[in-house]
Amino acid sequence: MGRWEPNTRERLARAALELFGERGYEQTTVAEIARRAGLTERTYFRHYADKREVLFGGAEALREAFTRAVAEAPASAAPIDVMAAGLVAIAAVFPERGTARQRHSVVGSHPELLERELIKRATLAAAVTEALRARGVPDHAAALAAEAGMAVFKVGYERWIAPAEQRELPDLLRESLSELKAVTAGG
Amino acid sequence: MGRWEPNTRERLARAALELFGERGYEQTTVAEIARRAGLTERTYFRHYADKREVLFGGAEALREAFTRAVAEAPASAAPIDVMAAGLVAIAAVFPERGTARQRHSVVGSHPELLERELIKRATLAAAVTEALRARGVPDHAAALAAEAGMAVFKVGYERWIAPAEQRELPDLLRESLSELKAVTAGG
DNA sequence: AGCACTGATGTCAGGGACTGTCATCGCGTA
DNA sequence: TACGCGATGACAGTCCCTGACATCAGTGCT
Repeated sequence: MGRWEPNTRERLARAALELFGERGYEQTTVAEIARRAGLTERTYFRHYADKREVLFGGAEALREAFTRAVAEAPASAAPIDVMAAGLVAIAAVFPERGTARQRHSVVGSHPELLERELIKRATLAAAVTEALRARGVPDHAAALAAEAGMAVFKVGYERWIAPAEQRELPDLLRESLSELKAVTAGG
Repeated sequence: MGRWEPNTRERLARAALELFGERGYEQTTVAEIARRAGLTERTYFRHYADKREVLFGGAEALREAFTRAVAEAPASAAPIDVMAAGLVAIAAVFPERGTARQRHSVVGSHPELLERELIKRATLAAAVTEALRARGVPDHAAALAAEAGMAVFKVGYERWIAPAEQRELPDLLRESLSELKAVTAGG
């Protein structure tokens, strides 16, 4: 192997992130992304299902880290603590804060990209629900714990990439979790 | 007014729901939807921003009912109980169960439609967060309560439209809420 | 060497979503 | 009557995305 430049997918992803940042998502065509990566539009669509997917290549690793942490948590742990373990495990596979901020800025700039982000999160929630069920957690409790975990993740993650924030992601996730507990105990 | 048939938007929505149910979302073109409603494709896009939006016309009424209930809840109520009031208020603006099942079946049949459903829910969550903040709930607590409320809504709603289910939506929402409380108190 | 085979890419044609622009037409109003 | 307004139609065009076929370097077999 090696007739063409290697790392085709990564080159496309980098080109896309650059162009989306330079001119915006709508003002960038798939043909331009492919050209910057030294490829053709047709080849782009052989690596990514659509124009948005190029920004979401890491979702699979995220799912794997989360569900593995859930599966490996001690059998005695309560569902919400299993969630906590999964959240901390997620933090390990994230890029550095600057990259996360750049990507988050692009994704937040266009509703189509937000939609994709949301369905990735929902897919993750479904996988976590399944992992919890596999531990014996009842159906509805598993679903609610997973959704609540996504809420904690969202809040903690957004705090992590906020401009002035200094603390690290695991700490912020733990803090958001205890805030959720306080809120839901309030009634 | 009255030079053309009235209720253009509703005719388009009905035609779309029919066609999506008959042949599926992908196998239906916007031109076909417009033709069944006695209009042209160009006119469709003057009433709905894209092919998916025609299924989500009720989102605005939902947001209004929810945020009004939140705003009108007694000042002494805890955030999570305010959420409960909002959830019950939502139930009032829903169509009958059969229609909801039909629409849910179409939306669930294609990822693009699921994406749109998710961003509508996220928009609703943001509006509820804002309504809670307006009541004096701290930022993060408001966001977490809103997200948790969406989780409760999702679980309760899906239970409501499940094939064998007999109970009514408000009861199922209340039940899901108490289950969430039980889960988050478990750690 | 000669050969077929494989796999990633290029090329081309085309459908369908969506937009900009201008024309049309019935109605209200001066 | 003349004029403007507002919803719609007609038409051209861009871009997203797909199917079909050709190309071409490497691999293994003979």
